[in-house]
Amino acid sequence: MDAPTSIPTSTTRSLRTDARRNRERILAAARDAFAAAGRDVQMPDIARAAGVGVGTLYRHFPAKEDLVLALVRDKVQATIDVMREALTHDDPWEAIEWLVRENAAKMAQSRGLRDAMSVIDLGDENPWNTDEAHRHAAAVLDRARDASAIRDDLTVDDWQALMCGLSAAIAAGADPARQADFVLAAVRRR
Amino acid sequence: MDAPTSIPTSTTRSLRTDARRNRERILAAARDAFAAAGRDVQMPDIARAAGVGVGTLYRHFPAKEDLVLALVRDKVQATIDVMREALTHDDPWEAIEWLVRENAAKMAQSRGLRDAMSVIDLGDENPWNTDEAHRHAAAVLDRARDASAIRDDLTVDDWQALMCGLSAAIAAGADPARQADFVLAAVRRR
DNA sequence: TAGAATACGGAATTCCGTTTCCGGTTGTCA
DNA sequence: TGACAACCGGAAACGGAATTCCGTATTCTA
Repeated sequence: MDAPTSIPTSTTRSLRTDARRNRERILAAARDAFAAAGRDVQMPDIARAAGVGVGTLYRHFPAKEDLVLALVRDKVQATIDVMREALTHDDPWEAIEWLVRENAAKMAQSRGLRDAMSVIDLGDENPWNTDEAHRHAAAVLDRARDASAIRDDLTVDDWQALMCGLSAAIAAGADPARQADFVLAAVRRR
Repeated sequence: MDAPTSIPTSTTRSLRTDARRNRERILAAARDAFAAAGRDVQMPDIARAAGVGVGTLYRHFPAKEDLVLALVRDKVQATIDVMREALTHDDPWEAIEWLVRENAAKMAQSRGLRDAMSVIDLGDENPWNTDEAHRHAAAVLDRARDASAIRDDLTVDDWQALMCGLSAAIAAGADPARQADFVLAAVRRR
């Protein structure tokens, strides 16, 4: 458990090339598998899909939970990117609209994302409670609030809870576009 | 509960009194257990809490799924009762308000209800798709719609999806009252 | 290119919740 | 009250998914 040969970076201990490649493959296969079947996918199946043995899978991710976490982090990052893109819209309200609809559409596509959302335990430490995620949500929200586009008591926590609900409704089979409308109606300033 | 001795109904084959008692105990224990820990509770734990052996538990409910279903049916019934009570409110919008807040409060109490809601697979046959449940929801909604209190394109399916989302958000730790507000804002006529 | 370090595959094992089984108990009815 | 059926308890078998283990293969460094 330490530095044997050459100067490994504290965070990125240089992996052997095949190891790095396999890690990527596993992540990709897991992403697909989770998108299709949610948390229920089995480790051996993921390994097979990645063209890798279970042993290898477990060397990279000591427990299933670790793999899930890695994927959730990806999803969080993707969500952050969407928020960042929302900020490029000139109109603050349009940004919100686009953001909600985009999220709804993405949720409809990936069961993995929905499962990822359900990891949320507001107020607890969870992958969504990143400073970065919080900051971006605040940016979109603040701008809309300043423009009097949304109710002015809407917090980032409220937002996360709404996204969580949105995800659940969509998971239940509701029409994503329609649910997005409801969320928009809920946050819009009356 | 009812007539103990004799007169077995076609549906209710008369159980021996101890059997009936145990059945009730199991249901009660399961309700508590699910409320506290969701679907993850284990059958032996439920049996223990009910002061009963696993064998007995399984005689009454051949599989865990059957037990869950029995509880879900209870929840559906409870929800129907709430809707019925909502109808006693004179003002159609007040009825909706009360209904949403009441549901939110109930959901906050029981994680079991949340899991029950998540059984939903809209459009599929599920415990929530009862004629009775549908009819009651329609009654409350129609009345509010006729009074122009809610958006006039709101369907019973929409309503179920919203309740589902509400439940998820609350389960994630959101403030029930606040989430109820959002739902109300979403359905209210602008 | 040799040798050491690192990584690999996948059968075997562990783990754990569900379900079965059956000797013993209790309620019911004549 | 006695006889019988219905019911009970809980140890143990089962099933299936997660995880470990270790002999072999690949990569890296000199």
